[in-house]
Amino acid sequence: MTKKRLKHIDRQKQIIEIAKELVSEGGVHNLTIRKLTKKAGITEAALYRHFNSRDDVVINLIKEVNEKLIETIKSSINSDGNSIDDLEKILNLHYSSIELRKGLSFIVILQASEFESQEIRQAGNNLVRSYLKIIEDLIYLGIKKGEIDRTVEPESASMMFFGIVQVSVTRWIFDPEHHPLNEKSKSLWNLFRTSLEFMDEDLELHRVPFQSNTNREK
Amino acid sequence: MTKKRLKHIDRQKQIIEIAKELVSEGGVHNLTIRKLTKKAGITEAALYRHFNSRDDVVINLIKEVNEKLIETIKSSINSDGNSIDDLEKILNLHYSSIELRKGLSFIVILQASEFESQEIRQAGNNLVRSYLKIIEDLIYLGIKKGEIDRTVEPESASMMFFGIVQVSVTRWIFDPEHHPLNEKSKSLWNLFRTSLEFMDEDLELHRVPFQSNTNREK
Amino acid sequence: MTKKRLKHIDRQKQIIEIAKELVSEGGVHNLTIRKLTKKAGITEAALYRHFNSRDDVVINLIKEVNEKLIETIKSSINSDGNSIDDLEKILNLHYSSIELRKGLSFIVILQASEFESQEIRQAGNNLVRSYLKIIEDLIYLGIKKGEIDRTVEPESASMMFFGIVQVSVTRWIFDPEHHPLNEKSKSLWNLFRTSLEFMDEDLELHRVPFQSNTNREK
Amino acid sequence: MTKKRLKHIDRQKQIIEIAKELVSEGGVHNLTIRKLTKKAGITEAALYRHFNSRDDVVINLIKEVNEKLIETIKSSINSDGNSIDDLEKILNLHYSSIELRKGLSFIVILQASEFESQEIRQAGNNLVRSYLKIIEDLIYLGIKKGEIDRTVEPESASMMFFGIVQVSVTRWIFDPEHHPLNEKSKSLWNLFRTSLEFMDEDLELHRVPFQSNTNREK
DNA sequence: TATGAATGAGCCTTCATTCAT
DNA sequence: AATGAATGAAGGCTCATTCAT
Repeated sequence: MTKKRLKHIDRQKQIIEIAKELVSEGGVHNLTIRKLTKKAGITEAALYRHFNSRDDVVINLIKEVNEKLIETIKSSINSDGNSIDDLEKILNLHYSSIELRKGLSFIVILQASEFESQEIRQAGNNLVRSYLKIIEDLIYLGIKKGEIDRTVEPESASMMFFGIVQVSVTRWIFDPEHHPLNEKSKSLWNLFRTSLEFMDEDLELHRVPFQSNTNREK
Repeated sequence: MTKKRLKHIDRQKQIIEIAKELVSEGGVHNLTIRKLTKKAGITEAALYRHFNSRDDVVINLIKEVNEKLIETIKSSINSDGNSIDDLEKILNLHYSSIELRKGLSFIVILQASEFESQEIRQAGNNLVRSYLKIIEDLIYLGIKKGEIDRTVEPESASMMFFGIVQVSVTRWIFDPEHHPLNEKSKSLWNLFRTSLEFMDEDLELHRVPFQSNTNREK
Repeated sequence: MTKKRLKHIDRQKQIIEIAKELVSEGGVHNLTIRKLTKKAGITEAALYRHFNSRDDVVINLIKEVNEKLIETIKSSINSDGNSIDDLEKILNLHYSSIELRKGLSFIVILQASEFESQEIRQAGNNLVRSYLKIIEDLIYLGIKKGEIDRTVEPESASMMFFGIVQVSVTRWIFDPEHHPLNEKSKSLWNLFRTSLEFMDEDLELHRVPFQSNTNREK
Repeated sequence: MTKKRLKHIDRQKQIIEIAKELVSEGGVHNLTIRKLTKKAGITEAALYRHFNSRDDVVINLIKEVNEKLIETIKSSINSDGNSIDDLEKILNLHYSSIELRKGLSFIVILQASEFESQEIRQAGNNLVRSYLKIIEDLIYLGIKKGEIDRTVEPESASMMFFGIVQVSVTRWIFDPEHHPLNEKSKSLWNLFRTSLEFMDEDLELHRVPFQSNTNREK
């Protein structure tokens, strides 16, 4: 019961962590100063030593989610492997039970921020863009390596990938029984994969890169 | 100056209509009794003659959006035409400047309801499901008519379609410059279309990877 | 102990009355919603049914003080009497023990508003101006009637009159022993009176109007 | 980047200087510890090494204003010159664009302190009294030197002088267009000057109305 | 000596809802 | 069918001040 006296940076981290929980539990407007400080074991006034305003907390939360997301994704990418396999890895990462159980998908935080202040939406926009950029780069690389059909436009494909994540999370939010990690989601992924791989023209040229795929050629 | 004395049913409709505007403007938590009744020209207390609670308003709003959506979609489907063309029509309908400018995309209302009460989420779930059902049926029909590849799973494809709508609206919300009706969105549609159409020509070449799929080849 | 359910207009009056007391007691920043509503026996939320904001209360307070002031002054002016006597009456009215004991001199409320919002200062400005206007008109009339020297500029004289009131109140506020109604204040008034009456040139012309003065010409 | 480590006495001076600015900008309740220390570049806690409390700052501020005021006035008085000219000099000093533009008229600080603690009001009272004393002495001297009518009571005249300053500042605060240094203010001064000078010439003519006055004519 | 962290009381305002009329 | 007055809880935020380090 002793009041912990944390250092600025640690308190900030703690607050962001609690903020994440609150948003996960009930959206951005469940993130109130009262609840936040109560959970953190400090007074409301103390919060303002570490953040300028509630908006400041939200913005930093989004930034943190952004950083963690990028970091996690990048570390899970195998630059020597197949880019389509990497995409699948990323998708599974979003669907990982740990993340989803906590409800802290970046999608959740993103959607919850839609109607907040201009500054918060700006942070949200950055999150969307940096995420799309990573996926886009990966697809571009896949095309270069001949793993993805060269008629595929990376920007469209990355948006579709984002859409897959988003729709999965949305379904799951409105119906918790509909967990993304079941078979149906697998076939959603297969549909996407197909749209990347297959394209009929210049078949001769594409055949070779496909050799790297598993379970093919006999 | 005379206060219009509307009939119960008309007042309800009027209130739902205003509720739609408010949610479009600033999400579900912009829907307050105060604003609602002020816009409707009635007292706050009067609202409770027509709805049991604020939640009741939101639920009825979602239901109404649901009905209107289904209705609009169904009336725009040409049962004699190509099912893929129908899907494109539906997509353009979502992107129509009228709808988007008002921000009343069903996606907006849906996402805005994610963290409301259980009952509201139930209504949201119904909206998601009935929408997916329509798209699913359309795809199923397309397969039957041979317009869509028979290896496509209607459930996955409908979710992907939903995802396309959702990601487009999300991007647009966070960056209003990124309007869904520009070229990039077109190519998003083309990517999806490809994943539906292609597959069956050159069957001999493509068959192998799909061996893992169920219910095929015989 | 029964909760009184007052009508809008009565509640407004009551609130303004309490606001007056609070400002008198401790300046404008003693006027808090908490104290106001506690004294009025209503909840803080209830206050907002009758006024839009705290500023709204202050502005209406100043307006009310303004009206009452003008009204009181006008009713104490004897249009048939000597204008200088009228001015003295007005001064004594400001100094009346009833007003001062309560500390609700308009000067007090005025000074207390100096550093509030632009809108409040606007109301304060109106108060200053309407007060000066009355005094000015009275002096102008006095000149017309030959009771005040015609070289006197009404605008300057009215400001000086205001200054007399203000300095008296200020002294009294900082030192309650220095009540305006003692001999020294009388001689302050005489000094002012002198500056209005006496002017040496054209004595022949001024002598006649002075006949109306008491204790003169034998 | 190195924090300046001022000596106790210098830090105090600096703080009082900043306090003056803050009060000028927005009255006494714009003088907060936060703003004060931020401007001074020290922590809030550090302030309490130099002053016991916020009130202590305010009291010392008033004292400082007092000292500076007396000092400035005294240095601008020409003991060989005409005392009425000296008064005019003092008035113009108060109206000097530098002082007014900064809003640091002693009147402003005085009025802003009206509703503070007893101790602060005490300091305010001292300020009022020492100011009045100076003016009073000057007028007394003027009478002795025959420059001011001997029927003028120094105490009343000094209060009226104070009133002139006060009303000018008040008008200017509520309406910044009404700057004290325009023609109208000049005529305010002339009115005051008249009330000091005139009276003794044409004594024979004026004597009658003054019969009612005490201690005259012998 | 000086800081960084925290406090507790208070600020104005908005919320959904109730109830007597 | 509707009003007008009121409620209690909660919202974000600022204040002067204290105290362990």
